[in-house]
Amino acid sequence: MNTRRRLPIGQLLGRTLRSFREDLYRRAQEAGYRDLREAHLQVFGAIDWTGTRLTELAARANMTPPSMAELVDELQQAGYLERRPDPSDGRAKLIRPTRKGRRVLAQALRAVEEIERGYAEAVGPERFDALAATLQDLLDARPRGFKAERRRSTGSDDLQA
Amino acid sequence: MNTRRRLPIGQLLGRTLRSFREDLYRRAQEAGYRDLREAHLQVFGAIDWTGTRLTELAARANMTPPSMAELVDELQQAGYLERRPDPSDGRAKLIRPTRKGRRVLAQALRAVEEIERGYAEAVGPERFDALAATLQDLLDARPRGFKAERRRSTGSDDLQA
DNA sequence: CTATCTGCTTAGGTACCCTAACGATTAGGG
DNA sequence: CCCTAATCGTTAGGGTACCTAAGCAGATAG
Repeated sequence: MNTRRRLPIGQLLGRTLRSFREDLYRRAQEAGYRDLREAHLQVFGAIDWTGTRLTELAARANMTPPSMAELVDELQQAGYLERRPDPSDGRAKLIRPTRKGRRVLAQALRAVEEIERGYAEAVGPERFDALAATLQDLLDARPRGFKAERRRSTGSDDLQA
Repeated sequence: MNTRRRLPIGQLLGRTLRSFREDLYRRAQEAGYRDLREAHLQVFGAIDWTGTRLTELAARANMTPPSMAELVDELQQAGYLERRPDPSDGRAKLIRPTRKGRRVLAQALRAVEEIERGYAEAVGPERFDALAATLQDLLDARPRGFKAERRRSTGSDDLQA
Protein backbone atom coordinates (compact mmCIF):
# COMPACT_ATOMS: atom_id res chain seq x y z
CA MET A 1 0.00 0.00 0.00
CA ASN A 2 2.67 2.37 0.99
CA THR A 3 5.21 2.95 -1.70
CA ARG A 4 7.10 5.23 0.70
CA ARG A 5 9.60 3.25 2.69
CA ARG A 6 9.02 3.32 6.37
CA LEU A 7 11.56 4.55 8.84
CA PRO A 8 13.55 2.02 10.83
CA ILE A 9 12.06 1.01 14.13
CA GLY A 10 14.41 3.16 16.20
CA GLN A 11 13.40 6.32 14.41
CA LEU A 12 9.74 5.44 14.60
CA LEU A 13 9.88 4.85 18.33
CA GLY A 14 12.07 7.85 19.02
CA ARG A 15 10.02 10.32 17.05
CA THR A 16 6.73 9.10 18.40
CA LEU A 17 8.00 9.20 21.96
CA ARG A 18 9.36 12.69 21.54
CA SER A 19 6.14 13.85 20.03
CA PHE A 20 4.20 12.39 22.92
CA ARG A 21 6.41 14.01 25.53
CA GLU A 22 6.36 17.37 23.87
CA ASP A 23 2.63 17.23 23.59
CA LEU A 24 2.20 16.35 27.24
CA TYR A 25 4.68 18.95 28.39
CA ARG A 26 3.11 21.62 26.24
CA ARG A 27 -0.25 20.94 27.82
CA ALA A 28 1.23 21.31 31.27
CA GLN A 29 2.75 24.62 30.28
CA GLU A 30 -0.46 25.87 28.76
CA ALA A 31 -2.34 24.83 31.87
CA GLY A 32 -0.17 27.29 33.73
CA TYR A 33 2.35 24.96 35.35
CA ARG A 34 5.37 26.89 34.20
CA ASP A 35 7.56 25.68 37.00
CA LEU A 36 7.34 22.07 35.85
CA ARG A 37 10.08 20.54 33.74
CA GLU A 38 9.54 17.60 31.44
CA ALA A 39 11.21 15.22 33.87
CA HIS A 40 8.80 16.15 36.62
CA LEU A 41 5.90 14.62 34.75
CA GLN A 42 7.32 11.17 35.33
CA VAL A 43 6.82 11.65 39.04
CA PHE A 44 3.14 12.34 38.57
CA GLY A 45 3.04 9.34 36.32
CA ALA A 46 4.41 7.08 39.03
CA ILE A 47 2.84 8.40 42.20
CA ASP A 48 -0.29 7.15 43.94
CA TRP A 49 -2.97 9.50 45.24
CA THR A 50 -2.35 8.23 48.74
CA GLY A 51 1.41 8.51 48.61
CA THR A 52 4.29 6.36 47.44
CA ARG A 53 7.77 5.61 48.72
CA LEU A 54 10.74 7.06 46.94
CA THR A 55 12.17 3.65 46.09
CA GLU A 56 8.89 2.63 44.58
CA LEU A 57 8.65 5.85 42.60
CA ALA A 58 12.13 5.29 41.24
CA ALA A 59 11.37 1.73 40.25
CA ARG A 60 8.16 2.68 38.48
CA ALA A 61 9.84 5.45 36.56
CA ASN A 62 12.82 3.25 35.78
CA MET A 63 15.43 5.39 37.45
CA THR A 64 17.73 5.37 40.47
CA PRO A 65 16.55 6.64 43.87
CA PRO A 66 18.93 9.62 43.91
CA SER A 67 17.65 10.77 40.54
CA MET A 68 14.07 10.48 41.64
CA ALA A 69 14.90 12.18 44.93
CA GLU A 70 16.06 15.25 43.08
CA LEU A 71 12.83 15.50 41.14
CA VAL A 72 10.82 15.02 44.31
CA ASP A 73 12.88 17.68 46.10
CA GLU A 74 12.04 20.21 43.46
CA LEU A 75 8.38 19.31 43.36
CA GLN A 76 8.24 19.49 47.13
CA GLN A 77 9.79 22.92 47.16
CA ALA A 78 7.34 24.04 44.52
CA GLY A 79 4.49 22.85 46.71
CA TYR A 80 3.29 19.89 44.67
CA LEU A 81 4.47 17.13 47.00
CA GLU A 82 5.09 16.58 50.66
CA ARG A 83 7.21 14.03 52.47
CA ARG A 84 5.86 12.45 55.62
CA PRO A 85 7.16 9.56 57.66
CA ASP A 86 5.87 6.17 56.68
CA PRO A 87 4.08 4.83 59.77
CA SER A 88 4.94 1.29 58.80
CA ASP A 89 8.67 1.83 58.45
CA GLY A 90 10.82 4.37 60.23
CA ARG A 91 13.36 4.59 57.43
CA ALA A 92 10.86 5.27 54.72
CA LYS A 93 8.93 8.37 53.82
CA LEU A 94 5.69 8.53 51.99
CA ILE A 95 5.72 11.04 49.21
CA ARG A 96 2.25 12.43 48.77
CA PRO A 97 0.76 14.96 46.42
CA THR A 98 -0.52 18.10 48.10
CA ARG A 99 -3.82 19.62 47.08
CA LYS A 100 -1.92 21.52 44.40
CA GLY A 101 -0.21 18.30 43.38
CA ARG A 102 -3.49 16.46 43.08
CA ARG A 103 -4.75 19.10 40.70
CA VAL A 104 -1.74 18.51 38.47
CA LEU A 105 -2.14 14.77 38.79
CA ALA A 106 -5.73 14.90 37.67
CA GLN A 107 -4.92 17.17 34.76
CA ALA A 108 -1.97 15.05 33.70
CA LEU A 109 -4.01 11.87 33.65
CA ARG A 110 -6.64 13.62 31.61
CA ALA A 111 -4.00 14.96 29.24
CA VAL A 112 -2.58 11.51 28.63
CA GLU A 113 -6.06 10.24 27.89
CA GLU A 114 -6.61 13.05 25.44
CA ILE A 115 -3.37 12.35 23.67
CA GLU A 116 -4.09 8.66 23.44
CA ARG A 117 -7.56 9.46 22.15
CA GLY A 118 -5.98 11.66 19.51
CA TYR A 119 -3.80 8.79 18.41
CA ALA A 120 -6.76 6.48 18.28
CA GLU A 121 -8.59 8.96 16.09
CA ALA A 122 -5.61 9.37 13.81
CA VAL A 123 -5.11 5.72 12.95
CA GLY A 124 -8.27 4.11 14.18
CA PRO A 125 -8.93 2.70 17.64
CA GLU A 126 -8.26 -0.91 16.64
CA ARG A 127 -4.87 -0.10 15.20
CA PHE A 128 -3.94 1.99 18.20
CA ASP A 129 -4.96 -0.75 20.60
CA ALA A 130 -2.99 -3.22 18.53
CA LEU A 131 0.02 -0.90 18.70
CA ALA A 132 -0.09 -0.79 22.47
CA ALA A 133 -0.69 -4.51 22.79
CA THR A 134 2.20 -5.34 20.49
CA LEU A 135 4.59 -3.06 22.36
CA GLN A 136 3.50 -4.62 25.62
CA ASP A 137 4.10 -8.10 24.25
CA LEU A 138 7.49 -7.08 22.91
CA LEU A 139 8.48 -5.88 26.35
CA ASP A 140 7.17 -9.02 27.99
CA ALA A 141 9.07 -11.20 25.55
CA ARG A 142 12.28 -9.22 25.87
CA PRO A 143 13.90 -10.79 28.95
CA ARG A 144 14.23 -14.06 27.10
CA GLY A 145 15.51 -12.61 23.84
CA PHE A 146 18.55 -10.91 25.26
CA LYS A 147 19.07 -9.18 28.49
CA ALA A 148 21.11 -6.06 28.70
CA GLU A 149 21.72 -6.08 32.44
CA ARG A 150 24.53 -3.63 32.00
CA ARG A 151 23.04 -1.44 34.66
CA ARG A 152 20.55 -1.91 37.40
CA SER A 153 18.07 -0.19 35.24
CA THR A 154 18.38 2.67 32.98
CA GLY A 155 15.79 4.61 31.24
CA SER A 156 13.25 7.24 31.57
CA ASP A 157 9.71 6.84 30.68
CA ASP A 158 6.52 8.66 30.95
CA LEU A 159 3.27 9.13 32.59
CA GLN A 160 1.66 5.96 33.65
CA ALA A 161 -1.62 5.69 35.42
CA MET B 1 -7.15 -11.73 26.27
CA ASN B 2 -4.84 -9.87 28.57
CA THR B 3 -6.24 -9.40 31.99
CA ARG B 4 -3.09 -7.50 32.95
CA ARG B 5 -3.49 -3.81 32.34
CA ARG B 6 -1.16 -2.41 29.76
CA LEU B 7 1.27 0.37 30.46
CA PRO B 8 0.44 3.85 29.22
CA ILE B 9 1.72 4.70 25.80
CA GLY B 10 4.63 6.78 27.05
CA GLN B 11 6.04 3.95 29.09
CA LEU B 12 5.56 1.48 26.27
CA LEU B 13 7.38 3.67 23.79
CA GLY B 14 10.11 4.64 26.22
CA ARG B 15 10.91 1.16 27.39
CA THR B 16 10.85 -0.33 23.94
CA LEU B 17 13.09 2.39 22.59
CA ARG B 18 15.56 2.00 25.42
CA SER B 19 15.62 -1.72 24.94
CA PHE B 20 16.31 -1.26 21.25
CA ARG B 21 19.13 1.18 21.83
CA GLU B 22 20.77 -0.92 24.49
CA ASP B 23 20.57 -3.95 22.29
CA LEU B 24 22.13 -2.15 19.35
CA TYR B 25 24.83 -0.57 21.48
CA ARG B 26 25.65 -3.85 23.15
CA ARG B 27 26.15 -5.48 19.78
CA ALA B 28 28.53 -2.73 18.75
CA GLN B 29 30.51 -3.23 21.94
CA GLU B 30 30.62 -6.97 21.52
CA ALA B 31 31.74 -6.54 17.93
CA GLY B 32 34.80 -4.80 19.33
CA TYR B 33 33.90 -1.16 18.75
CA ARG B 34 34.63 -0.08 22.27
CA ASP B 35 35.36 3.50 21.30
CA LEU B 36 31.83 4.08 20.08
CA ARG B 37 29.27 5.74 22.30
CA GLU B 38 25.56 5.25 21.94
CA ALA B 39 25.14 8.63 20.32
CA HIS B 40 27.62 7.76 17.59
CA LEU B 41 25.31 5.12 16.21
CA GLN B 42 22.93 7.79 15.04
CA VAL B 43 25.58 9.07 12.70
CA PHE B 44 25.93 5.70 11.05
CA GLY B 45 22.18 5.60 10.89
CA ALA B 46 22.04 8.84 8.97
CA ILE B 47 25.06 8.72 6.68
CA ASP B 48 25.18 7.57 3.07
CA TRP B 49 27.89 5.27 1.77
CA THR B 50 29.02 7.98 -0.62
CA GLY B 51 29.08 10.76 1.92
CA THR B 52 26.61 13.22 3.37
CA ARG B 53 26.72 16.88 4.39
CA LEU B 54 26.73 17.79 8.03
CA THR B 55 23.50 19.72 7.77
CA GLU B 56 21.82 16.75 6.17
CA LEU B 57 23.17 14.40 8.83
CA ALA B 58 21.84 16.67 11.53
CA ALA B 59 18.43 16.88 9.91
CA ARG B 60 18.15 13.12 9.47
CA ALA B 61 19.14 12.48 13.05
CA ASN B 62 16.86 15.22 14.30
CA MET B 63 19.53 17.31 15.93
CA THR B 64 21.31 20.63 15.51
CA PRO B 65 24.40 20.96 13.32
CA PRO B 66 26.75 21.75 16.22
CA SER B 67 25.64 18.64 18.06
CA MET B 68 26.13 16.49 15.01
CA ALA B 69 29.48 18.16 14.33
CA GLU B 70 30.74 17.01 17.69
CA LEU B 71 29.81 13.41 17.00
CA VAL B 72 31.40 13.61 13.59
CA ASP B 73 34.55 15.15 15.06
CA GLU B 74 34.95 12.23 17.40
CA LEU B 75 34.26 9.63 14.75
CA GLN B 76 36.70 11.35 12.46
CA GLN B 77 39.42 11.31 15.07
CA ALA B 78 38.71 7.65 15.73
CA GLY B 79 39.17 6.97 12.04
CA TYR B 80 35.60 6.11 11.10
CA LEU B 81 34.83 9.21 9.04
CA GLU B 82 36.60 11.74 6.89
CA ARG B 83 35.66 15.25 5.84
CA ARG B 84 36.33 16.37 2.31
CA PRO B 85 35.25 19.47 0.44
CA ASP B 86 31.98 19.17 -1.42
CA PRO B 87 32.84 19.82 -5.08
CA SER B 88 29.39 21.24 -5.73
CA ASP B 89 29.49 23.82 -2.93
CA GLY B 90 32.51 25.56 -1.51
CA ARG B 91 30.97 26.03 1.89
CA ALA B 92 29.97 22.45 2.40
CA LYS B 93 31.96 19.37 3.28
CA LEU B 94 31.05 15.83 2.51
CA ILE B 95 31.35 13.52 5.46
CA ARG B 96 32.25 10.07 4.27
CA PRO B 97 32.85 6.80 6.03
CA THR B 98 36.39 5.49 5.74
CA ARG B 99 37.02 1.81 5.08
CA LYS B 100 36.83 1.28 8.81
CA GLY B 101 33.63 3.30 8.95
CA ARG B 102 32.09 1.24 6.18
CA ARG B 103 32.72 -1.90 8.16
CA VAL B 104 30.83 -0.44 11.10
CA LEU B 105 28.09 0.78 8.82
CA ALA B 106 27.58 -2.67 7.35
CA GLN B 107 27.57 -4.29 10.74
CA ALA B 108 25.21 -1.75 12.17
CA LEU B 109 22.71 -2.21 9.38
CA ARG B 110 22.89 -5.93 9.87
CA ALA B 111 22.42 -5.54 13.61
CA VAL B 112 19.29 -3.45 13.13
CA GLU B 113 17.92 -6.08 10.80
CA GLU B 114 18.64 -8.76 13.36
CA ILE B 115 16.93 -6.84 16.10
CA GLU B 116 13.89 -6.18 13.96
CA ARG B 117 13.80 -9.84 13.02
CA GLY B 118 13.89 -10.73 16.70
CA TYR B 119 10.89 -8.49 17.28
CA ALA B 120 9.06 -10.05 14.37
CA GLU B 121 9.71 -13.48 15.81
CA ALA B 122 8.55 -12.41 19.25
CA VAL B 123 5.14 -11.11 18.27
CA GLY B 124 4.70 -12.42 14.76
CA PRO B 125 5.73 -10.69 11.53
CA GLU B 126 2.26 -9.37 10.78
CA ARG B 127 1.93 -7.70 14.15
CA PHE B 128 5.41 -6.24 13.93
CA ASP B 129 4.75 -4.86 10.48
CA ALA B 130 1.49 -3.44 11.73
CA LEU B 131 3.33 -1.82 14.62
CA ALA B 132 5.75 -0.09 12.31
CA ALA B 133 3.03 0.97 9.90
CA THR B 134 0.90 2.40 12.68
CA LEU B 135 3.78 4.37 14.13
CA GLN B 136 4.58 5.71 10.69
CA ASP B 137 0.98 6.77 10.17
CA LEU B 138 0.88 8.41 13.57
CA LEU B 139 3.93 10.46 12.68
CA ASP B 140 2.50 11.39 9.31
CA ALA B 141 -0.77 12.45 10.89
CA ARG B 142 0.92 14.42 13.64
CA PRO B 143 1.49 17.79 11.96
CA ARG B 144 -2.24 18.24 11.70
CA GLY B 145 -3.10 16.96 15.15
CA PHE B 146 -0.99 19.40 17.04
CA LYS B 147 2.34 20.87 16.24
CA ALA B 148 4.93 21.41 18.87
CA GLU B 149 7.10 23.85 16.94
CA ARG B 150 8.66 24.98 20.16
CA ARG B 151 12.09 24.41 18.76
CA ARG B 152 13.59 23.96 15.39
CA SER B 153 13.69 20.31 16.08
CA THR B 154 14.57 18.38 19.08
CA GLY B 155 15.10 14.76 19.56
CA SER B 156 17.38 11.92 19.06
CA ASP B 157 16.63 8.87 17.15
CA ASP B 158 18.33 5.86 15.92
CA LEU B 159 19.78 3.96 13.18
CA GLN B 160 17.97 4.38 9.95
CA ALA B 161 18.95 2.75 6.72
C1' DC C 1 22.94 -8.02 70.11
C1' DT C 2 25.63 -8.17 66.37
C1' DA C 3 25.39 -8.67 61.25
C1' DT C 4 23.14 -7.70 57.32
C1' DC C 5 19.79 -5.58 54.56
C1' DT C 6 16.90 -1.77 53.11
C1' DG C 7 15.36 3.36 52.49
C1' DC C 8 17.06 7.54 51.75
C1' DT C 9 20.44 11.12 51.22
C1' DT C 10 24.90 13.57 49.91
C1' DA C 11 28.57 14.39 46.75
C1' DG C 12 30.38 14.38 42.50
C1' DG C 13 30.29 13.22 38.00
C1' DT C 14 28.81 11.87 32.75
C1' DA C 15 26.31 11.58 28.33
C1' DC C 16 24.00 14.04 25.21
C1' DC C 17 22.09 17.76 23.38
C1' DC C 18 21.06 22.93 23.05
C1' DT C 19 21.40 28.32 21.84
C1' DA C 20 24.02 32.30 20.34
C1' DA C 21 27.17 34.28 17.53
C1' DC C 22 30.46 34.31 13.79
C1' DG C 23 33.37 33.78 9.28
C1' DA C 24 33.01 31.97 4.67
C1' DT C 25 30.59 30.98 0.57
C1' DT C 26 26.67 31.04 -2.52
C1' DA C 27 22.32 32.74 -4.54
C1' DG C 28 19.06 36.33 -5.92
C1' DG C 29 17.46 40.79 -7.26
C1' DG C 30 18.11 45.52 -8.81
C1' DC D 1 27.79 43.12 -11.58
C1' DC D 2 27.36 44.51 -6.63
C1' DC D 3 24.91 44.16 -2.46
C1' DT D 4 21.87 41.79 0.46
C1' DA D 5 20.15 37.61 2.25
C1' DA D 6 20.39 32.90 3.01
C1' DT D 7 23.13 28.71 3.89
C1' DC D 8 27.20 25.68 5.61
C1' DG D 9 30.04 24.91 9.02
C1' DT D 10 32.35 26.08 13.38
C1' DT D 11 33.43 28.02 18.09
C1' DA D 12 32.05 29.01 22.70
C1' DG D 13 29.36 28.29 26.47
C1' DG D 14 25.77 26.22 28.63
C1' DG D 15 21.95 22.99 30.59
C1' DT D 16 19.04 18.89 31.46
C1' DA D 17 18.53 14.45 32.95
C1' DC D 18 20.39 11.06 34.34
C1' DC D 19 24.25 8.10 36.81
C1' DT D 20 27.80 5.82 40.50
C1' DA D 21 29.92 5.71 45.04
C1' DA D 22 29.62 6.19 49.73
C1' DG D 23 27.39 6.68 54.05
C1' DC D 24 23.91 7.03 57.91
C1' DA D 25 19.74 5.46 60.19
C1' DG D 26 16.29 2.25 60.98
C1' DA D 27 14.66 -2.67 60.30
C1' DT D 28 15.26 -7.66 60.16
C1' DA D 29 17.35 -12.22 61.32
C1' DG D 30 20.38 -15.36 63.36
